[in-house]
Amino acid sequence: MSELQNLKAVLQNKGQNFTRSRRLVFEALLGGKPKTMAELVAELSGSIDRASVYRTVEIFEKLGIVHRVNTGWKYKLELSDMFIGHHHHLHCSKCGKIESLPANPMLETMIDKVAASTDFSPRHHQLEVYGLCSSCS
Amino acid sequence: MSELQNLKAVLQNKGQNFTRSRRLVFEALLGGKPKTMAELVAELSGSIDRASVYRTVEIFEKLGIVHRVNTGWKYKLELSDMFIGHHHHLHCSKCGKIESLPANPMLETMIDKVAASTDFSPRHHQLEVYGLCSSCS
DNA sequence: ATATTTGCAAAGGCTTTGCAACCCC
DNA sequence: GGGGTTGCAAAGCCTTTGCAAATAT
Repeated sequence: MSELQNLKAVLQNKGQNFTRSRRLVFEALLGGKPKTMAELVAELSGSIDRASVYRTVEIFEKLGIVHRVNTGWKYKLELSDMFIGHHHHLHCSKCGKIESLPANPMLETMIDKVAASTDFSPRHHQLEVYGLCSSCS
Repeated sequence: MSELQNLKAVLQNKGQNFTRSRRLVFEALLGGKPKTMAELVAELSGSIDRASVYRTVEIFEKLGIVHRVNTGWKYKLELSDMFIGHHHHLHCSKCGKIESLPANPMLETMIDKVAASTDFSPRHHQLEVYGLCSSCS
């Protein structure tokens, strides 16, 4: 099933329409690195109004289609696990580059275990590693 | 050594003055849960100007005295490991409450190991777990 | 005494909102 | 056709900045 079909299914499942704007925002995030809101707005300017990008991202977050990656100061947007698989991030503190850190099954298990040992009911988690990339170190 | 002495030492070590405002911002963060910038500004209004709170937090972040906790949408401020020890957070997706998840040595080791298996030079990390707290689940 | 820090006020950015026009089902 | 969605423009926040007065060493 293509990602677009998947998006359409998720939207319709939740009673949301599959519109042109939503398709474009989704495509802008597909297959790329996490993007800031400003980047997204810039990339789509001419096609979609700034306000609609915000509104679309908001809906995508509520539906779990997109999530925010904490970059320390700001945040970036990225498609959720459903579309690009669970993973973590490596942030270069010098040049700001973000790389993917593929999820390690043992690590995931241990995070789940530690989280489950509390009186919380854990649902998901985010691990961000900060350091220097190979070019900067 | 009291926390204030520790703060003073860190500041002077980096050539920064130990001022009344900085002491007050530090005290506002001491022994509490992570706070938003707005909470901090409100709590200190009357004593310190909004702009100075921002400037103080900025310096504290550069010196590693304070760091930001990603709460999904916004961020909160918290004293760094140096003052309150390394730990992670449990976020309740319903009521927004944040609880501490004490660092588990095995988990820390594994995170370090996974991070070190890349071409990054990891320095520190942040793990945020989202779910429902005992009152909300 | 001198360099740093602070308050004030204003500017700058980013995000949200109201409403009429438009689009999707 | 009718409810949901979008563009536009304006309002609302949050954060940063310039500069003179106050403060720390």
